[in-house]
Parts: sequence; C-alpha cells; structure tokens
Amino acid sequence: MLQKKLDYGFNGYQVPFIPKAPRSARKRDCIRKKVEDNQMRAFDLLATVAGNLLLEREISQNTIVEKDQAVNVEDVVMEEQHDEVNPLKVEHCDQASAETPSLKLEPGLQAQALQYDAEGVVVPQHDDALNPASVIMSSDCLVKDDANHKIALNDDDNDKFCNHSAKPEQCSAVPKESCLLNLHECVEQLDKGELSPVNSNVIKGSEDVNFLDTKPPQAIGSDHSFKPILSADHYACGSVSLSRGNNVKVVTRDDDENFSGCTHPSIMKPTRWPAHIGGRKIRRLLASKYRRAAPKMNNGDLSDTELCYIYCGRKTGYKRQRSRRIYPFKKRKSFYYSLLPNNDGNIGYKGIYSPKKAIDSSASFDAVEHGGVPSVKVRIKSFRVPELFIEMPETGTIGSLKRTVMEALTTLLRGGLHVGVLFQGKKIRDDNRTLLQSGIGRNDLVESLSVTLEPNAVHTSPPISSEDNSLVLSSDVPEPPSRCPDAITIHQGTYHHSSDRPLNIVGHLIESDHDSAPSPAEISAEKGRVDSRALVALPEETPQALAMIPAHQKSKRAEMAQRRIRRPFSVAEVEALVQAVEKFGTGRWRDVKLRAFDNVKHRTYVDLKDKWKTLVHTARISPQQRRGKPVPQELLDRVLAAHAYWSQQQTKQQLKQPPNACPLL
DNA sequence: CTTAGGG
DNA sequence: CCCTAAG
Repeated sequence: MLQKKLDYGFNGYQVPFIPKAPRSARKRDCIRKKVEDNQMRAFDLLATVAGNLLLEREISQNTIVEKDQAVNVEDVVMEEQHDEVNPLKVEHCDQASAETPSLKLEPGLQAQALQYDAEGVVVPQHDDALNPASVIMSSDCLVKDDANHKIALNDDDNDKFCNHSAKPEQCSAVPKESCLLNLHECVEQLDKGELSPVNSNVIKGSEDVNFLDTKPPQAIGSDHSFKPILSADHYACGSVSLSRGNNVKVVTRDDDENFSGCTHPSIMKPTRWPAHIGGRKIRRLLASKYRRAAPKMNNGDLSDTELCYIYCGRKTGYKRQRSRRIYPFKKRKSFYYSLLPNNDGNIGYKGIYSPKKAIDSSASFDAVEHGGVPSVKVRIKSFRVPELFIEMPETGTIGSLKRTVMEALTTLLRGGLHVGVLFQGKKIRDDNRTLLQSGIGRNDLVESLSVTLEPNAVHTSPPISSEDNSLVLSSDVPEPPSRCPDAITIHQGTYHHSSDRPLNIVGHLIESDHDSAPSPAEISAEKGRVDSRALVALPEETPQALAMIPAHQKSKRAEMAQRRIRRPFSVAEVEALVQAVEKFGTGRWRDVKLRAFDNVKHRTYVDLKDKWKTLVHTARISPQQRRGKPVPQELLDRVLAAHAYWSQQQTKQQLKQPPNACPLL
C-alpha cells in the first residue's frame, strides 16, 4: 500500500505512470478485454493517468493516505508526530457562494514556471517541449487547520499554502499553485490512434524532429477554463484519521457501496475501497454524479477568459446504473454531461503550438521543404484543462474532493475527441482536400490554422497512421463537425466559437466488473484498436441533439440500429387492420398480426397497435386536421365503431373481474 | 414475448 | 416509431 514518495514539482508533474506492482494476469486480461471491447475509451486513459496521480498524490508530502480512502476533512486527526497538525477544516474561498464551499481548480499552463509575454502567451522557462501534453491545475481551495492556517488540499502544495492568512476575502489572493498532470501518455495514446485522431506531434512528410527545437514552446493565455460545479453529496460520509507520519491509521466509513446512502450515514457499513480502484471508482461515480449536469453561468469576458462551466445539480439521482453495458442504448438519454462552452462554443482547451520560429509566436504550423515535397509541420504541445468549479459540501472528504476533480476531468475528456480543422476561421470539412489546396502551409497564413478537438462519441476515430500524410490536418476522420458544433479549439490565442450552445459532454459509466482500474501503463501497453465507433447521424435541425453525446459509446454502434424507416400504412393495410381488430378486438395484437399481417414482417404487433391508436385518433379529429394520405371515412367509421365496441367489452370485463375487489373504492 | 401506454 | 414497464 505504501508507495514511494514522489517528488512533485510545481512546474511539472512528471510522474504520470508510477511503476506499479504487476497485476494479476486476470486483471490484465480484463483490461485488455475492455480495451478491445472499446470499453476503455479515449480519456479513460486520462482518467487513469490522472487517477493515478491523484492517488499518488495522496501519499505525498509525508501524508500517506490509503488510496482512495475517503477522508472526512472534519475528522482528520493527526497523530502525534513531531510536526503535529491540528485537525483540518476546509475553508472555501469561493467568493461566489458562502454556503457552497467549492474548490476552484484553475488550469494554468505551468503557471509557476511560465512567463507571459505581451500577448498573454505563456512562455515556458525551460524546455518542456518534450512534454507533449500537460494539464495544469491550480487550486486555491484551502484546508484550514485549527490555527487558521491554510493548508492546501493539494498535498504537494502544503508548503506554499501553509501559514497563509485565513481570511476568506484574501483567498482569492492566494497564489494559485499548480499541479501538473502530465498527460504525456494520453497523448501517446493519441499518437497511436488509440484515443482519438489527435496527434500531439504531427510531422507531415518528415521525420525531422527539428521542430522540437530549443525554442520554448508557446503557450496560450492562462485563464481559459471551465468550471464544473459538482455535487459531492455522495461523499459526505466516511472519515479517516490520518497521520502525517509515514503510515496511516485509517478509520474509514467508506461509501463505496453506499453513495446513495450518504443521506443515511447510519446505515453505512464500514467497507473499504480497494486500493487501486481510482479510475474505476471515478467512472462508477460519474454515472450518478453527473447525471444531471447543466450549464452554469460564467463570469468575466468570455471571449477573453474562455470560461466554461460544468456543474452538477446538488440533488442528483443516486440510482446506480449498474448495467449500463448491458443496456447499451436503452438509457442513452441519461448521462449527459453539460458543459457550457465559451462564446465560440469551444470548451476551454488550449493547444500549444510549438513554432519553429520563435519570433512568430503564433505560428503553429510550419511549411518546410522536405525531399522536395513541401511539408507542413504541426505540433500541438499540450492541451489545457479548463477551469473547474467544484461544489461540494463541507463534510466532503479530501478524497472525495480529489475524486470529484478527477471526475470533472474525465467527464470533460471522456467522450473522446476528434479533430476538426479550421483555417482562416472556416472549418475545413473536406478531408480529402490537401493542405496545399486549402492554403495551409503558406507561412503567412499559418496563424490562420487551428485545430479543434471536438467531442467524439459519435463517430469512428480511425487511428492515425504515421504514413498518413494528412494526419491531423486533414485526417480521414469521418467529418462530423456538423453534429459537433461545439468544439475544443486549439489555436494560438484565439478560439473559434462555433456555437454558443452548451456543450454536453457525456461521461459514460464503465461498469466495474474487474477489480482494478487499469493502470496507464497497462493501457498504454494495449496496442489494440480502441475505437471503432459507428457513426450515427444526428439531424442537424435538432440543436440539442447536436450538443448531446451519448454516454455510452456502444450505444452508438451497430446495435443502435437507426430508427426504422417510416412506412405509412396504405389504405389496404388499414382496411386489413380494421377488419382484424373488428374480429379480435383491441387487446389481441398478436392475433391481429398473425391474421392480417403475418407475412408483413415490418409490421409488428406493436406497430399495429400504434396504428390503431392513431387511427382512432384520426377518426376523432376533424378531417381538416388529418394529415397524410386520407383514410376513407368508411374505414374511420369502422375504426370508431370497433374501438367503441371493444372498449365497452373491456370495461365489461373489468367490471366483471373484480367484483369483490375493494368495494370501498 | 405481449400488452399497454407514454413519448 | 420508439421505449418500457408489466405481466
């Protein structure tokens, strides 16, 4: 259980994959199967990565907490150690709401290490260029001890946060320390095409890695973020006493199986999470926690700050959806994550291009000559995680807080992404067009190119092959932008708003039928194709649908047989139906089917029942109100007659059947 | 699988 | 037509 202590610097969370003891072959197989089954979706990997980080972080800074233990911050009691610490209390420094303690996570691009140039572009101080993707979050949510000393919830940041004044009004002034979640491996997955057709490094027609030159990569403005407000009611229970020593005494009321029971803590059983269930737990929690997500207001200049919010109602349904995999598309209306995009409809992800020419800070693409063939180099260094707003009760635990953060991240990213290309503000939808034809590659227009990451839960994202010259820029990804008006735009300093509708990112529930969350290493070891999503067209005229991404990818697959084509009943069919119903009545649709439509396989008895329903309705309304092919009035009269007759029969039956049933009623 | 109803 | 609870 004890992990080696990790050295997390502010400027780089460079330990995405902690070497872990090999798991059992069975679990590995489980994981592999998951991957092969497309259960492990794109940013499950992220979840795992970050989950690992999250967990690992729990044991950092001399505070060893058993993984994933819920820590009731109210109950944290430090054991007698040299550096004794008083019980901790959470202090929320969210100025927005007094009764809603919140943890505000603000992504920053290596906020500590980077400087901002005149245009607000972050300029890394040292070469992080080889760190293709990183996400930085900072937290100004503090834990306060009895001495009113703020202690960062962020274990790593204790040093920075301790001894700050505890005055809430000063909280905002607290330096926003950052932790860096290295998403390197996620990007590697991307590169392998296992996640989404996004390459962190795209080198077109060249293996030249010169573009990873020593010039500091360009980063983008710092304030782009979204804020998920997440209810954390689930976590309101459970406590643990931890020591600041090297071991932990954990007294936990775990709510693993009792999330819905948190309102009844008394019935909670002392259980304990497996030590390694971080990612999976997150996924499980997602189901119940994010069911009702809705956009939340943001503040400030959107176009400037690119704030996005996501929040989850405090009172969410806690019904566990255990068998989402079993009912892949039965519940697809559920589990929509809502995320209010920026003005441009793009959630606040930022990509950083590493220009070859440092002077041209906005240049993200380079046109170079390679072997006589002009090529364009593209490098997307990293993506930003937008600002998160997390709302949770004071009784929430540290662990729950961390998990909530993790969930927010995974929620945001889970759906997977696909790449869109914007050039000079216009979306290039023709994947077959060459860069040359599109005008991409001209140095003077390089700035006009941006890449969007768009929620990707509705289409296949073929892995990117290294031979594919188009790669990100004109990948052969099925082009669903029309269905994904909201996109994560990666562009130098500019977002391209494609919609101001809320972006709904859907988390899906991965049923945890295996014991452990796969470790990133295990995942990365999986070379199998992860993504084979079927394309499901969504009508463009349904804006809601456009923004909706179903939770479960599988639901979008072949099984999700598209709605049957509409086949209006012909007059002959209606007549046959009427005749059959006259004979069998309105409760024997199977017989009707067998009698009148036995050879018409596309007419099910449900269809016949439905048709009868509409026939009755049609017969009752005025002819002017009727639509479609007119049904002879004679038939409609028969419909009414038959309906009246059989309704009468039905009521008679009901009157006869329960003669002694509750006469009082 | 069928029914019955709501969507 | 779809989706589903019930039976």
